[in-house]
Amino acid sequence: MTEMRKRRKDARPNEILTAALAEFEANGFAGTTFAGIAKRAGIARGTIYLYFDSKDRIFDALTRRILTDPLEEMARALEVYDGPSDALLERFLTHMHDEAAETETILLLRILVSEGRRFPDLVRLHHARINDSGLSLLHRIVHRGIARGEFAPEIADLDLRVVIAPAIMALFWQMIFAPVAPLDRDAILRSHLNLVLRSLRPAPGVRTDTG
Amino acid sequence: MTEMRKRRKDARPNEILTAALAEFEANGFAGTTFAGIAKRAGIARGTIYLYFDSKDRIFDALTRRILTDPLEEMARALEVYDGPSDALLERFLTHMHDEAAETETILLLRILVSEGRRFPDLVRLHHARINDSGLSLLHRIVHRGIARGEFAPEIADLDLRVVIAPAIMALFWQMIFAPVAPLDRDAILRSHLNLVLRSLRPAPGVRTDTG
DNA sequence: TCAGTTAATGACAAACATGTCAGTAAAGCC
DNA sequence: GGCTTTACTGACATGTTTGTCATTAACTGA
Repeated sequence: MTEMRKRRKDARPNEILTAALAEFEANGFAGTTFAGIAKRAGIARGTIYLYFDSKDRIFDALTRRILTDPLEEMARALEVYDGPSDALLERFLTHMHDEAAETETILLLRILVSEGRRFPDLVRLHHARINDSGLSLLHRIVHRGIARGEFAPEIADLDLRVVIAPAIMALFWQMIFAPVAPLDRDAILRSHLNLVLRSLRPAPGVRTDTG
Repeated sequence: MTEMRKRRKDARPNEILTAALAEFEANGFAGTTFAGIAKRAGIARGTIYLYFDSKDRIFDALTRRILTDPLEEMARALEVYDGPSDALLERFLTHMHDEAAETETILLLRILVSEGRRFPDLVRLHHARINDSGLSLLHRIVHRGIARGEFAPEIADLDLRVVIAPAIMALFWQMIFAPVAPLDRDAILRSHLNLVLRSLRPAPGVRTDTG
């Protein structure tokens, strides 16, 4: 074995996390070993200990790296938007489906499902994120639509999780069945929009429209 | 240690599987050990090897045990049913939510998510089941509704997975967030029915009703 | 009741994972 | 170039899990 040692103090942690990500994905949390991560990262097993004390620490750092705040931009867009609410909702839901297709989103969810009980903080964090960015934004869109007479007032007390549910369903479907029967993303998105927009539209008789 | 050995050739396999189920649930697949299963089952570790060669075999037998065919009864009910389709759909979706709340369903899904890649046969099996019993039944209900003028014809080309999506969403929500924020099952079911039934109803102008 | 059968056990060897640390070599500095 | 620093390595000691098997004890039936 030729020794091709490299010193890369800055880059190492990220290289290790990237390798760990692949290993977690392949073997699950408990099934992942330091040896496996090291091999994939192309370094010695001992090197990992220079940067991370334990598997838990690696896991923690990894989930932090994946976290992003993708909806902020859309929240800002909402402030100045002036068009019809259904187009706005459509944009929101399309964004949700895009998110759901990201491999990192899928990995994170997979981890939440399989290891969540070992990491309650992580679960709490994500719950807060979903409520703060996702659902509250959707709430504003829906109520904007009701106020403008574009959505039926009766839907005000709908639990809005059912409105994004098809995107969640698509995410898990892909997560589980992708190798057997990959989803037609576009078809699902269209069905989703169709279902939801039909449902939210006000009954034709009762127009409170300002238009 | 008092030796309280029991001989129970017939009952053992099931006892082992039950213990394994609890261990898988607690520690995941890779995190589960023969020692853990044996301890929980109250037997010696060696005994397990009399019935199962490996962890994979245990897992396989376990998933087979969990499998049931819960929708057959409903399919039969559909044959003779003569009432309105929305009530029928409501019954179907309610059943889905009940299913989703079963701890065994949750465990099975958790396993599919975290270990599915290691067990492609299991994934295929479940995919077939979902299509055969779940979606095809829903398909029949929806088309019955369209034929009777109770549902809008436009929804015929909807991907029906979006119709059950809220139940799936509820399942995964519980799976991940139950400790942080348990779902109000009833509220979700009501929102689900509300969303879907509003959407499926035909536009009031275009009644094709036979009523 | 005793001999035969076999389910069940737990000690054992082998395989594997973890965390440590003395030593090695790559980079920085004069 | 030679000296210092330190990122990196891999062998070691320790602990855990696996699979085997000789032994044990619970049932069986004549």
